[in-house]
Amino acid sequence: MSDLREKIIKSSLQLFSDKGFHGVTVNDIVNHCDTSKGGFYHHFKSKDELLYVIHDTFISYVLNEANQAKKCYDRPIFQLHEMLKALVRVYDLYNEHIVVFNQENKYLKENYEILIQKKRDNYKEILQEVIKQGQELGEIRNELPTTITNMAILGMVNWTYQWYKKDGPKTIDEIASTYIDIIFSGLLTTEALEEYRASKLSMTDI
Amino acid sequence: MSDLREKIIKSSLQLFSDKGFHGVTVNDIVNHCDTSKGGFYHHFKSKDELLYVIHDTFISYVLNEANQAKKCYDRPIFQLHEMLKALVRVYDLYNEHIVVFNQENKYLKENYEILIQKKRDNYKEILQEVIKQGQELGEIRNELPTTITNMAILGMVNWTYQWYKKDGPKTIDEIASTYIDIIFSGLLTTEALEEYRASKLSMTDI
DNA sequence: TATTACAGACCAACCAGTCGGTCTATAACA
DNA sequence: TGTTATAGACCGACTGGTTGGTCTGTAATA
Repeated sequence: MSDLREKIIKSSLQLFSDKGFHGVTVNDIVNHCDTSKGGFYHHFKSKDELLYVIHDTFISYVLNEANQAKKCYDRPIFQLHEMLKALVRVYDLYNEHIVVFNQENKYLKENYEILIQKKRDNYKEILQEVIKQGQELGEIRNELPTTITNMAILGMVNWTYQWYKKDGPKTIDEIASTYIDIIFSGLLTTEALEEYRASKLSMTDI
Repeated sequence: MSDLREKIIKSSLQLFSDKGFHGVTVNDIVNHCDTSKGGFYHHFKSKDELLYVIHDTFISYVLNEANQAKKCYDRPIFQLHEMLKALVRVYDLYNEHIVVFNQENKYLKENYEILIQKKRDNYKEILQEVIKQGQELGEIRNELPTTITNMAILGMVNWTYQWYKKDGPKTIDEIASTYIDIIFSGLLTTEALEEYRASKLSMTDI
């Protein structure tokens, strides 16, 4: 991939995550990374395509991580642990992508929106399946409705984009550890919780 | 208050929550509620002011609810219970306000942004104080960092705007009940949790 | 020479906001 | 009661600035 293309993406990420997609003009972007309209439109069909590329980069990465987590562990409880760990850790890699992903998805043009929505749903399904299996195996409390639980977890984690700062007082590992603690204490059956706390994967070792 | 003013707010809520602030023109709004540019600008200084009014209506309401909850109960655990119940229930009253509030706050103009941020922070402080007091009284586990816990709860609840539909398969009370279950199981000390479960305010009675 | 990579002047559409004007209602007055 | 004065509510054509995108030209590269 070209050098300029990456520069444009990097600049736009910085600008979009700060002022929002509509708060940034194409001219703002090309000025910021010291190129021109010509340079921009040589690499991107439109401003909308750029927004799509940002979305896709992020969701594809996360989706891949989720699939890895499912493959590498066999018990739902550990799959969930791994997925959460991965999802929160992404914040140190893709902080700006995430802000744009959560803030500007409404402005994706029809075709692009469908593509992203598909992957988004795919991720949700994976998580949902893990929870359902956890319930079937008696690791996660059956009283909890699966879909609501699913969205509760996603909400807690995704909301991080609203307040997390890389140079802030809380490290991302500390945050991940707290989320996992709350979620596991909140979801697991007493037996599974005891087992989990006794296991190597206890809170201090995320 | 004038009739038209309310009609404009109602229309804009519908349109904004669907297509986003920048996806809706002032002409879209006045066409939707069958008025004119003149009518619009007679009631609002600018499109930005309209956005502010929507934000303020919602946050002021929620802030008031939170203060009520603090006043009406003396123990943190019950204050928290009441705050969560209230916050989730708002979804049936202010669904569209909430979508706009969470999606478009980046586009508030400087002055307005400061006013809203102040109330937003105020709400966070109230919740944070409840959690801290809960920890001091031994009702909430001390291992949990207060601020992260605070944001975890807010995230779980606020994320509801991303998926809740009034005519969907889940009622708002069911959702509130599940959130409270997860959060209380996740946060409370074993003693407090037992006490809570034994009390009238058990899950089935939210 | 042909192709790719970029520059930057330019254009057409769009959109928030304006402004002169109308219509209705109520108050003041004769 | 009939007439006029005044204010507020609302209308809609118009404008001026902005912005995404195009197009022609040029430099580098192969």
